[in-house]
Amino acid sequence: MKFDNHTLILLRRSPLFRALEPSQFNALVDTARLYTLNEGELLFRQGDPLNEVFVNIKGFVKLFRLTPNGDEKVVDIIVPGSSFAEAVLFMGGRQYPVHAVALKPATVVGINAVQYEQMLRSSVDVCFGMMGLMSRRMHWLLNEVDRLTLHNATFRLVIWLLEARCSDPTCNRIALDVPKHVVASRLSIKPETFSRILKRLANHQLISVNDQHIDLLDVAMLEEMIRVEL
Amino acid sequence: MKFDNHTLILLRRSPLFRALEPSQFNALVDTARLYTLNEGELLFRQGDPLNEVFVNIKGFVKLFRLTPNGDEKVVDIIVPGSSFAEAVLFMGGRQYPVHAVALKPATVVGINAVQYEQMLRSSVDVCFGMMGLMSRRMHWLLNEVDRLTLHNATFRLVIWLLEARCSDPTCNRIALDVPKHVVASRLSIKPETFSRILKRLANHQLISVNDQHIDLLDVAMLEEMIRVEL
DNA sequence: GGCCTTAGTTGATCTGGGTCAAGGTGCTCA
DNA sequence: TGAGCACCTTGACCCAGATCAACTAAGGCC
Repeated sequence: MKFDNHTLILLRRSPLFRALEPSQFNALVDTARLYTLNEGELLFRQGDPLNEVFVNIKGFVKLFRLTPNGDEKVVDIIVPGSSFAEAVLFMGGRQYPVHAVALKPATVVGINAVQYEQMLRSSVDVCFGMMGLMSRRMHWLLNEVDRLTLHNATFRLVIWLLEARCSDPTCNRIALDVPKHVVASRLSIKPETFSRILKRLANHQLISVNDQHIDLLDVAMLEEMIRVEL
Repeated sequence: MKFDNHTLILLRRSPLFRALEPSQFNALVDTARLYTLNEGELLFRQGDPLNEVFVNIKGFVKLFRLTPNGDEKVVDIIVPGSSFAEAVLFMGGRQYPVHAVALKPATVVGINAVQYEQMLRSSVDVCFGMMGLMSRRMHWLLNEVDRLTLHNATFRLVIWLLEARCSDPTCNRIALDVPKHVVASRLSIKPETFSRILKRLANHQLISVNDQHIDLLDVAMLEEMIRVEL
C-alpha cells in the first residue's frame, strides 16, 4: 500500500473525493505523490503552472501572497484533511494564484490534475461535489472582504477566536500551533497590534493567553462584542 | 417571443448558458422572468432564499453588504451581460449572501434555479462552464483581499482606473455611469478620500475628471505607479 | 420660480493601527 | 554554555485615511 491508513481515510473524506467510485478513487491514489516538507519548505510558488491538486495530511501549510517589496499576506492556513488549489484547475492559464510553504514539518498528497479532471468529466456528481466546495470557498472569501472593510482589527481577532476553537463546542481553548505572527497576517493585523489586542482582551478577563494556547473565559461576552459591533 | 433579440443574445453569450444545447437554452428562457427595476429598487436581500439566478441586461446592479449600524460595502457592480448569484446554487442553505439593488433603471432576467440545476445535472460540459466561471470569480475575490490588505487607497483607485476603461484598449476614457460614492465603496474608500485622490492625480496631469467621465492622460505613468508600488 | 434632497468637494481635525526601536525569552547548534 | 536567531512584547511616535462640518451644484417637483 502506497499510503498509510490514516492518509487514505483523510483522502477519502475530502470533498474532492467523496463522490468518486471506489475504482476511481483508487486510480487517483495510485498516481498521487506524497510530499514530505520540512518547516519553511516551499510546495509551490505563485505563478507556477498547476499540475497537482493537494490534500494536507499532517502539519500546516500557509498560502500567501507577496508584494514586490516583500510584504506578506497570509491568505489561508491549511489544516490536516483540507484540500487546496482545486479551483485553479478551471482557470485559464492554470497557474497557482498564491505561494504555499509548510509551517511545520508537513505531509501533503499531490493529486494529478489532468487525471482528476478526467474523473470530473466522467461524473456529474463529482462535479457537483466540486461546485459545492468552490461555492463554500467563495462565500468564505466574500466574508473575508466583508470583515476587512466593515470591521476593525479587534472584531476580526474576536471572530477568529470564536471560529478557531477546537470544533467541540464545549472546548474553549485555541491551540497556538502556528506562530502568532502568521495568525496576525492571516487576520491582516501587524504582530505588534495583534499582541496589544490580545493583552487588552486578557486585561478585560475575556481570555487568557499563554505560549501554547488561548483560553476563552467569557464566550458570551465575546459573542456580544461581535454582535453589537465592538 | 418573450424577450427581445438583444436580451436573447446577451443571455446566449453568458458563460452560464454557453455550453447548453439550443433546446435546453430555450427551455430555460421559457420559464425565465424579466424584472424591470426602478432606480434604487431592491432585487433581493441578503439572507433571502435563492430561487433564481440572474443575468443583467440593462442598467447597473450593485451587490452590497451592510453592518448592523448601516455601513455599506459595495462588493460588486454588475454590468449588462453579466450574471450574478450563480455560485449560491451550490451552497447549503441557498441564501443570497449579499443585497442587490438597481443603480439605474435596470432590466434583469431571472432564471429558475431548480430548472438550471437540472440542466447542470444533465451535462458535464455545462458543469465545466460553471466551474470555470466560479473559478474566475474566486480569483477575483482573492485579488480583492490582496488589494485591500497589501495596497493603499491610491493604488486601488489607479488599478480600478486601468481596469475599468472601456474594453477597447485605445480608449482611455472611463464613463462615470454610477455615482462616485458607489465606486468609492466598491474600492473601500470613503467619498471624501476618493475625491481627494482623484484631485491629486488630476493635479499631477495623470487624469482629467468631469461629471460624465474620467480621461486617462498618462496611462504609462499610471501603470508604472502600480508596478513600483506607488 | 422656489425649495428640498442628493452628490460631490474642500478644509480642519482626529484616530486606529502602523512603524520604529529597545528589550526579553527561549531555541538551536556548535 | 553561550552565541545567534526567531519570535514576541512594550513603549513612543507617526500617518493614511476617517470623520466632522461647511459649502456648492444639480436635479426633481409642487
